[in-house]
Amino acid sequence: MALQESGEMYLETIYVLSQQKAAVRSVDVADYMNFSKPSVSRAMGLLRDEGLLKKDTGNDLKLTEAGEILAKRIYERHTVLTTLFINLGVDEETAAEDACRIEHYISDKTFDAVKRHMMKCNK
Amino acid sequence: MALQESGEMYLETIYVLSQQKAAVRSVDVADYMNFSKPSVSRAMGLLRDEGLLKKDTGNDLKLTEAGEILAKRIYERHTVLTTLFINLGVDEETAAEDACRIEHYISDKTFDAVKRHMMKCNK
DNA sequence: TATTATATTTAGCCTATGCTAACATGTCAA
DNA sequence: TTGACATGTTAGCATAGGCTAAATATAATA
Repeated sequence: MALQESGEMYLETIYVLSQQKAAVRSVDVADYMNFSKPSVSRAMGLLRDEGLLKKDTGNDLKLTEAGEILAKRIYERHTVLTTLFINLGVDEETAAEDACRIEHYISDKTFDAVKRHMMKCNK
Repeated sequence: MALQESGEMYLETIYVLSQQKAAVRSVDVADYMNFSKPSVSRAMGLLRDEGLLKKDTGNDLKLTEAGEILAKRIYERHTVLTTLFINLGVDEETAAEDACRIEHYISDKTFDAVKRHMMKCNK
């Protein structure tokens, strides 16, 4: 079944953390998201079941190719929407918070339209 | 506690239907939202508990003042966001679908910025 | 190596919010 | 007035996704 906001947030977090440190562990995700370790543990199991997270390696969390594609997709929405809102005059913190929720609910079509619009304005 | 997406959708639906017909009943809401009658029945009880729906009158659903303020707030987000997306080149159906989800997640600050931007562009 | 500290998992609770099945209450027409 | 259809409610199930407490694993240090 399609990923919900929750799953997308976990993927995005693993992706972001993996760009900051060599190895990402469950506890890092828990700290970053302010969730309990059991919540993260279960979520990681679900992502594994969905084939978005690798099963093998010790305890390090590694996205599969499919997982990384999805994570990047969400993360792009995050950065583009944040920039958009800042361009509209919203303060950085609010812009990021809104982007972080909306990124899960905007369709491809609408997101593409938003991106095109931003390109045009930045020419 | 703050209203979730679900509660906001019920309020908005009651508001929209009340502009189309004299009396709105649970079954009208169920038909409109494609939800079962028990789901609507329970949701109406919760809205009443929250003071957003009047308790008295027979079976007609009437928003309280607080409920109407919230409903209008969401509905405005719906219409403004839909128009925004259409202006960006998104087809009407997709624009409305996206607006219908995003309306629950956009902050006041960001929504106001979006509105200001649209005013400017329509001058 | 043995002990302690850190990570992870298991078990099970809770809330929100959809559902069906079954029951209750109208309301209206024969 | 009564039977039938519409409407509403009660009871209880399911899923998603947080949580704590407690048990395991794993790692690091005395």
